[in-house]
Parts: sequence; C-alpha cells; structure tokens
Amino acid sequence: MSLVHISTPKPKDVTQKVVDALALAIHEHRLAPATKLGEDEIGEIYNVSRTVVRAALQSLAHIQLVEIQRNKGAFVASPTPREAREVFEARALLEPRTARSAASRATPNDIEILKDHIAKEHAALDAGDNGRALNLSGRFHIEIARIADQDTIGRFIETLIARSSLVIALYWRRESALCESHAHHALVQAIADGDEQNAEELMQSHLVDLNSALDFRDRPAQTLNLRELLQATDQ
Amino acid sequence: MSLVHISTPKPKDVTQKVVDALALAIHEHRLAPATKLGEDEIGEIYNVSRTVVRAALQSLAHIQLVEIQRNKGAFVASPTPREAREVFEARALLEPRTARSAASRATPNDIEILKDHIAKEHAALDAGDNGRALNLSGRFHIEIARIADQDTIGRFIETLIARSSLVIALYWRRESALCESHAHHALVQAIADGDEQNAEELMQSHLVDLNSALDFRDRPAQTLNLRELLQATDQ
DNA sequence: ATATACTTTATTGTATACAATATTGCTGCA
DNA sequence: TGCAGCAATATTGTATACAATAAAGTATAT
Repeated sequence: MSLVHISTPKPKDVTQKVVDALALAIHEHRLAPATKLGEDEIGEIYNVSRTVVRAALQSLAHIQLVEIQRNKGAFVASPTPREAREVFEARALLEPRTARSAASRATPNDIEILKDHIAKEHAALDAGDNGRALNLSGRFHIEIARIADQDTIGRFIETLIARSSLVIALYWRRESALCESHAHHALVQAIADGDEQNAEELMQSHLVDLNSALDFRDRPAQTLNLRELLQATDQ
Repeated sequence: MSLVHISTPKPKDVTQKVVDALALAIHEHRLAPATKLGEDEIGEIYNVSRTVVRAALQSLAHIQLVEIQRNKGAFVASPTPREAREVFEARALLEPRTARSAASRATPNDIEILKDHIAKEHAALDAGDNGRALNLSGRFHIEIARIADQDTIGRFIETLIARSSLVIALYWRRESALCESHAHHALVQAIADGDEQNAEELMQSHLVDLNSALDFRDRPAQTLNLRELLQATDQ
C-alpha cells in the first residue's frame, strides 16, 4: 500500500500541452498573425486526435490568441489597430496598480525570480533570439502579477500580455530599439525596496514607452483578412 | 442568384445555445454552486452529444462559471471568500473608469436601452422573480461597458459580473435589501447628462455598496466540496 | 462488525466515423 | 477568354465507440 504517492510522474494533460506549444510558437513569432491552423495538420504534428486539437484551439480562442470562424477554421489572431490600442489601454489600467501591490508583498525569493528573468532576457537578446526575449519580457510582467497575489486581475493581465505579442508582431516600429531591460531593472529595484509609489509610476511610464514604440496607423493585416472583408459577413 | 441573403433563419450554433442556457441557469441561481454537471445528463436534457456538452462546459470553465476537475467532471463554480473579494476588487478597478467613458459616448438610444433595463428589473422585482432581477442587474452593468465601447475591458467586466452571480449566491447577507434600483437610476442620469465625473463616482460608490452587502467571512461552501478537501489533491 | 482487497459500475478522456459545409476544379457555353 | 453552374475534394461540426480512471459495491478475513 503506497501511501506516499508524491510526485506524480505523468500529470499528462495532452490538451494543455498542445495549448502551450501553440501559444509559445505564437509568442515567439514563429506563427504569424492570420496563419491558418488546420485541425488535421496540428493533430498530425503533435500526434493527437482532432478532439484535443479542437479543445486546444477553443482554449486559445478564448484568450483571443486565435480566432475561430464557423465552418472555416482557426487562425492566429490578427488584432486590428483598434484592438491593439485597447490591449495597451487595459494594461495601463491594470498593471501599475498591480506593480504597486507587488512592491508591498514581494519576498526576497520573488526578487530573485524577477532578476533571473531579466538575466535570461538579456541572454536571449545577446544571442539574437528576439522571439525568446520577447516571450521572457512578457513573462516578467506576468510574474509581477503573480507576486501581487491577485489571481483574478492576474489572469486578465496574462491574456493581455499574450495578445501584446501579436500586437508587437504587427505594429512594432523597427526604428525604436528594444530598451526594456533598463525599465525592468528599475522596476525590480523599486519592488525590492517596497517602494509602492515608485513601482506604480515606473510601470506606468514603462507601458507608455512600450506604447510609443508602436505605430497603430492603418495596417489592415495580411492577405487572408482581405478575403474576409470582401465576403458578406452574414450573421 | 440571391444576393440579398439577409436574416439567416438558422444561425444554429448548438454549443453556444447550451452555454447560454447553463449560464442563465447559474445566473438566476437555479443551479447552485458546486452542483455536479454530468456530461450525459446535460446532453440528454438538450438533446446534443457529449461533444458539444464538453465544449460548452470548457467554455464556461474559461470564464470560471464552472470548474472542471480532471477525471472528476464539471461543477458549478463555488468561489472562495478570497476569490469573491478579488472579483469585486477587480470590478472596482475597471467599472468606474468604464462608466466615465460611457458618459462621454452615450447616445440617446443608449439611454433608452439603459432605462429599459431598469424598468424590466423593477418588473422582475415586483413579480418576486429575484433570479431574473439579479440577472438583469448584471446585464445593466454589461450594457454600460458596451456603451463605453471598450471591447477588451468589456469582456473582462462580463466575466466578473458572471462570477458576481455566484458570489452573491454564496455571500449575500439577507439583512440588506436589494436597493440597487436607485443607484442604477442615478447612474443613468449622470450618463445621460454626459457628466463623466459623476458617473465615475456613482459607479464607484455603487460597487462599494454592493460590496458592503456581502459577508465574506468563512463559508467553505456546500457538501460536495467537503469531500474534495478530504482527498489528497495530488498534483 | 469493521476494515481491506477485489469486482463491478459509472463517468470522463480520447479517437474515430459520419454528416454538413465550404473550397476548389472542371466543363460547357457565350 | 471569361464566367456560370455543377462535380469533386477538403475541412469542419457532430455523434458515437472505445479506453482510462474514479466511484461504488461486495465478499472475506480478522
């Protein structure tokens, strides 16, 4: 009778694996916005049935990383300029408050985790792996939400950051450099010091900086969406 | 060649119908928190296969109206006191700003819609149909988010209001009367007047009132969850 | 009589099969 | 050539079948 059934070797949740794999590919810009995600195709790639692929795609559709059109299939989402703006407006509303809360609660261990994130981000940048750097940068923000210990708002922030990947893929203006590292560093310092006011303000200005590095003018997105616009969207 | 293919008679999205039916039942408190939602059972009720039931349940799980436990099934969610508190904290963060925005954009038609909501709410209360009144009250808030024309934040608010139904079902203290009608009326007036500041403040105090009518002390929830607590949550 | 191991039943997880819809390619005609 | 209509193909929507897991029941031994 094995009472100590610790450390389950196989938590296997196949659907979640597919979700994570696809989300990572999108975050790292390996899957471009508007890319068709055929069910059979994905099923063959991960050796799972369409049942689990469909569940995974629905999951991703809920956080608006993919868009599902009935009888047409799933596509990597392609946020309009308006949606892109809204994503950053929402972040500006939620994240400064969250950073403040994180500053009031962070433990030394939390600070270590944040510093570790920054280090990895630097490493990825030096290695020229921009996709990975971007993903780590996003996870840095998610980590702050976790430290703030607000699960509900944290979930919202997670979805916003996920969508931010797509926004950046579509609207990033290459002229501006990826100067986030410095901002992140200062933020960690404020959180480590428990300086709530400073943490909130730094997060706010960081988001303003990010926003100003985006160019939301026009850009109706890629090829596929053109077709959408032409055919009647009957109901 | 029929070009004018307006008004599709059958938009039939079976899954969405099941989602709506279950969500309504939860919102109107006909399905209590922690109620088991068996797949076969629901499938027979709505005459659909388990496939669509599962899709519907996953959808509801995403907005945290139901909780899915692997190999155990789906249950109507039963927010803990902490989750309940977070829901209202998040609403306090998002909705006042949204009300302000609504005040700056509302059209005469929008005002009509809001007044209509209030009238229906009154009617439901008079008829003693508290479930319906509660549901309408929630939809009033959602309508304001729609008027504010912020889709992203609006979605967040929708999920928060959905969860609020569960919170109210669990933590409402019966001593306090359902005095929302007056608050809603004042809110509509401010929005109609385009008085942004007032709309924001009224929404804020309205949420404070709601919050004070809740009692988050203890309440580990109903029967079923007791069983949960006893068995090891391995992984 | 209680507890433990085993057996049986019920329920969920996954895969496959069939139906419905959309897309593509072809044929014929102007 | 270019377009309309039909046929063929591919893809998604839904139902069902099978596998895996959990829950419930039963028998036996102490």
